[in-house]
Amino acid sequence: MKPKILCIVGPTASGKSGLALALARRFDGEIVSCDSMQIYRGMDIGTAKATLAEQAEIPHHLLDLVEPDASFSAADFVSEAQAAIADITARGKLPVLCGGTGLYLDSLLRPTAYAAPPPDPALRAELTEQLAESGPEAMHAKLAALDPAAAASVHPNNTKRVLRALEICISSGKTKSEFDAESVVGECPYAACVIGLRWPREQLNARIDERVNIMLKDGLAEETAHLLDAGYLAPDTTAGQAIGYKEILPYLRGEESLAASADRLKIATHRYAKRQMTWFGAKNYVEWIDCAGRNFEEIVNIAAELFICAQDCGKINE
RNA sequence: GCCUCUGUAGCUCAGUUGGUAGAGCAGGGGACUGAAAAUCCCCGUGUCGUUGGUUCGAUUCCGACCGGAGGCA
Repeated sequence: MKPKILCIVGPTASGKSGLALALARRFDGEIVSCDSMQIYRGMDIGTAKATLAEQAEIPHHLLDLVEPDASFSAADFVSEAQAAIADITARGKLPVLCGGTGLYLDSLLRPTAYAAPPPDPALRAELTEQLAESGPEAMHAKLAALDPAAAASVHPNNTKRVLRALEICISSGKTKSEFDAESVVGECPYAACVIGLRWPREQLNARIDERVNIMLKDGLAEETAHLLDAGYLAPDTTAGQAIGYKEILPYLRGEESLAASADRLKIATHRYAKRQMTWFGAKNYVEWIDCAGRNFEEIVNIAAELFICAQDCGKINE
């Protein structure tokens, strides 16, 4: 019998957190964050982390795991999430996953995805140097020689992926394509019901703008300044790439007005939401709820019904 | 009131020595297998301010008018 989990996904500002909270109350659950930025301590306002009051009412897992200068990978997420789910399930509660990091959820539901070797920092540095010297085309050609299938599926300009594929081939002696082929075989280890929240683009962007304004009022600029003072948010760290902080830096440096930074932040968030919708939209395991024209209570009820129905009809095991 | 500059894509602007136009940003679509809030790919028709004139043909030249900016009074 697979452990049962409920997952709430969707783009940023779609209302995932509130829904997850309501469902956790209704089904005696605990929340497991599925968010690549909320794992960092001290990044609260900008990541729209659950408030302390909310955390006191319903236990939240996978928040504040590491300091903002730490690196954290999808594989790290998988092991942490697996442990949290096992713990919650053992106590007879329902794990309610909630978050917008699609790769993380996908990795969790597809257990053998990490057959490939982990990143090799030394090799990665060496490859990065080669890239700087010989350019993206040369690196892509190099990959084409080692692993034609992988090269064919990555654009030469997407150097991050080209380098990762090279890294796998060189460090393991086996191609990335071979690892990929192995990884699709795995069956999902959970009985998962995945619910997605969907809005018409214009409405979602309006919600994003509104939320950015609230974040600023709540002290996003101050939070950013504190992180900066503490030596965090370097551009080459994952946390330094978080939307909500890197856009505020020019303002803190006195290069532009807060309003100008806020505008760029809103735009960056719109684009992020679009990418999230592209990701989740392509996943056949998501059951969508159209939120437009519905109030919060209706959405909660629809989600609860979807979850109950998924259990009844056994669909949850797919 | 006179003079000069200006009016082209949602925004900022380029351009056509006269053959109905193109960049950046915004926006849209897509990809994604150990950095993912990252990274990458694709997508540009708009009364070229309005209206007359010259011309085979005007967004391009000329006139008037209407916006906008500046200068002189």
